[in-house]
Amino acid sequence: MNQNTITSISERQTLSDQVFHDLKEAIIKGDLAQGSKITEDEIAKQYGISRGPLREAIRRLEGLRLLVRKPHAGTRVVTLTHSMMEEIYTVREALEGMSARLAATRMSDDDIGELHQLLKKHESTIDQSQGKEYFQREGDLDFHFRIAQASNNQWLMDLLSSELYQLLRMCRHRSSQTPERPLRALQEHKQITEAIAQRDPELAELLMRRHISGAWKIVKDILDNESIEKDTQP
Amino acid sequence: MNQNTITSISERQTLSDQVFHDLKEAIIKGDLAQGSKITEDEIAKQYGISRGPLREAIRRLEGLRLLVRKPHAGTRVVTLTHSMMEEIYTVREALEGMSARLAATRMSDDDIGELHQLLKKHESTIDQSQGKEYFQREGDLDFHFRIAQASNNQWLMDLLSSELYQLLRMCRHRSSQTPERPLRALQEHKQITEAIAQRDPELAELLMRRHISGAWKIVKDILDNESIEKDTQP
DNA sequence: TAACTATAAATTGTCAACAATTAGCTTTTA
DNA sequence: TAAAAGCTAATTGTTGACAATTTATAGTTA
Repeated sequence: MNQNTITSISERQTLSDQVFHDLKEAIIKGDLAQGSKITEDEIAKQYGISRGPLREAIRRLEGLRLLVRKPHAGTRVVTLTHSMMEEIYTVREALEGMSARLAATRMSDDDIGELHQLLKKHESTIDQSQGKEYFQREGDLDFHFRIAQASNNQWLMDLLSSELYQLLRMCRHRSSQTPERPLRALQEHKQITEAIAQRDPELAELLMRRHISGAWKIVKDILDNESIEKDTQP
Repeated sequence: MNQNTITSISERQTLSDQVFHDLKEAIIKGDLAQGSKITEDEIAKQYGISRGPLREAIRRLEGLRLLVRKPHAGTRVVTLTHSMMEEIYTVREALEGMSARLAATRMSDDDIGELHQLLKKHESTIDQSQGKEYFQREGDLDFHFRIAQASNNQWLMDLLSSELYQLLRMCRHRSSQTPERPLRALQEHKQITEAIAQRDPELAELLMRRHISGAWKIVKDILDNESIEKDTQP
């Protein structure tokens, strides 16, 4: 977690920008645990900067809902509760549904071609790395990111990629823990891509929404089981 | 809705919070013109504070997309372009559609009763104050705000009330400029309320989305006409 | 022992001075 | 005249010290 990890390229426009990006990654990767306190002095020393720029970064992360601040009391890393995850998936369903709808009209033929190629790559990845959940997760987000881009709506893209997706990445519980899931997801991705290729906005939106609400049901089950384990084990 | 009501009393938790709320109102009300530059020294003196807390407030407003910053160059009030408004209405359609869908299931009977009362009040307001667009606008937002609340989804509420609605309030162009519009809108509000009262999520979402995309078409026409006037007149 | 108060320590909030960068202006040169 | 280079002024970025508030601790009392 030292400042010398992969932080490196951190566009060094300003210290505030740097520490903003670095902290963001640290939170998403879990280097800063959920619910843990952000002690300004401590973090500032860690990054070798003063508290001024750090506080500005904190305020921006607060805006992204990655940090929660209580005036005078302190700032903590957000805790992803069960109900919060449900809320996020609900918002995501609405936004990505719209995203897919727009993509069906606006995505270029070339980009649709690339989408097909991406799916092929995913297919072979699933065959090989049965257990490597990480790549599957990133691949999944990659697919969704491209559709968000194709919506050609800056707001949609921003909300999804710089807010919701980050929070999803924070949630370590992979929906791919069940071995059938990746294949199922791939099938659904194919269907969505097909609807876009056929320029059918209604269908694209319908399938995307079904895809996401389905994903939530899986995640929800996993979370439920975990909380039961936690209640009975310790 | 706490932070958006009577900001005047600026909850004086911290200076940063105060100036955040005050600046937000100033931007929304147009006291700070769109595209105008935020000179830190100037604003700081104006509020009688130092630049530290001000800069924190600026970063938060940046997160709300009310300010746009260029490193080392300065910060400006966002300019609501035609295409940006279209993007906002698109996002709004997705989020409010979902909001209405959830409200149909989750809104309490009491709250539905209050919603009916609100509509009655609007009806009488329309009869009386034919021209007073301001109240009609606020009444419209009030209706939408209540449905967002009924969704019982903190994320939806936040995104809508503390981001999108603020930007809509910045857009001075009232869709009620055409005299038929307020009545039409009221009718649509009644239909949506009815769908919620009948606990019909599908219909509630459908009607809400239609309502918002219809509103955008009106606004769009107004904006188009204005830009034509601007091109030919000066 | 439990609860309450008061004090001390730790942490956040604020400030004013200083450093770094950019934008605009003047001057120089082809 | 036009373009380029260098300088000046204005603005943003950063810092460390100081003030205000909260939390933890210890001591007192019922």
